[in-house]
Amino acid sequence: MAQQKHDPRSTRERILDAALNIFSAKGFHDTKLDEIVAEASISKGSIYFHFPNKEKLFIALVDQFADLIERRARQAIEKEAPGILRVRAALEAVLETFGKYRRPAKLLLVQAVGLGTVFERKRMEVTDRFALLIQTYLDEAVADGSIAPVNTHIVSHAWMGAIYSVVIQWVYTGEPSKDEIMEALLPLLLKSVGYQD
Amino acid sequence: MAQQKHDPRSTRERILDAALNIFSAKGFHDTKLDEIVAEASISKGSIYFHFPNKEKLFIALVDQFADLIERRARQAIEKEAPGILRVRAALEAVLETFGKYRRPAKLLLVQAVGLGTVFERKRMEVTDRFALLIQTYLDEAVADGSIAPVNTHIVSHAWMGAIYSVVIQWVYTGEPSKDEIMEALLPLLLKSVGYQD
DNA sequence: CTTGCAGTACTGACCAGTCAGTACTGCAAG
DNA sequence: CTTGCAGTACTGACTGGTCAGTACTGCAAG
Repeated sequence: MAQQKHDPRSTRERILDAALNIFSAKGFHDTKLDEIVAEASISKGSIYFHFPNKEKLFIALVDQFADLIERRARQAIEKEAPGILRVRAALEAVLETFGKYRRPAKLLLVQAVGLGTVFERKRMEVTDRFALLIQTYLDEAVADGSIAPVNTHIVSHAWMGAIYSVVIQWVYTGEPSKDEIMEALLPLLLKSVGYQD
Repeated sequence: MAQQKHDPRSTRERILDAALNIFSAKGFHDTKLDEIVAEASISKGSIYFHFPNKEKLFIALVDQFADLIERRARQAIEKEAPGILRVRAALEAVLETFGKYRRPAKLLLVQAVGLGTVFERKRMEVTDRFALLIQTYLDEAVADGSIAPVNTHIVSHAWMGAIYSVVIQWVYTGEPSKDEIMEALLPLLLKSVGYQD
């Protein structure tokens, strides 16, 4: 009866896709596994074949997207010479990537927050990962004199927060446009550490 | 049996207090009403006498704290002459208030996020409220020439995000200290719009 | 006695997770 | 080549614990 045994888009990927759609739209608790089952046209058992539980499925998505962002940022950074240019390149890469992937962005920035103790650690881990990335290159820029010394720990978290909330605003409303954001946010952040074009 | 009928701390307040403690620690979904009942030493029926449901109880807390922050900020602002001084005063007031009320801060900044569609609107409402407050006084500062023209809409959201994430970091880890934050964050934000002491 | 408030015991919807079963593939021994 | 057995991928009806919300009672003050 020609059951497609060899669906090229494997079941696992179908689950991840559907889960991403629904989790990012409705949040963790308001998403029923049965909705994912329907959206992915698979069975409930299938989810539990590929993932140990709902929580791990969610975290798999968070990790997947966090990895993507970090990879993009690092690639962009390594193309540039050390110093402030790298900071700028990283910012551009991150905004670009959030721009391209709105739904996972929302998952990471909104839906992964406030989920209680279990997820708290994960969120902190991801947040710190990005903050540290920023901090590394800020320190580099300070060291080579591109910018004046600052508390790079606080600055990196402040920058992340700034990026987060502007992106969230944009993810929800579509406004302001990505170009407007780049035009306004990039100089804002650079100026905040005393760097002018 | 001298049942305290006239507990000066009314039942309603006891409920709000206990709810704040537990909600801020464990988040909305991981908090059971029965825990609040135990913590407040009241009865479940009492909760449903004073609040229509769990959701409204949570939102009452969010509103209560959002109001407090806004009131403090406005008070601080009105003491200062129009212009950049007001922006500075507002920032100080907000940081001060978050500092004084760590638990409600966590409730507002963390636990109120990612709760699904119902709370999403509330969160946006609160966020926009603060962003607009910032924007108003930024516009004022631009108008009177304290700072150069900027996209105040984006700047206000970016600032809020910066404040949020530094405060969240601090709410969780206790680091960096409030003074460090004021020392580093305030100049950072002011510099970001081209203002120097 | 009645109304405003608080207490207790209960209910039932909900949904994450289970499990017995199906479908198909590959492969080794006779 | 075919039978039988083991492994993998998947299915979907079912279950059991949980917890928001309800029904009802108790009682003190006006």
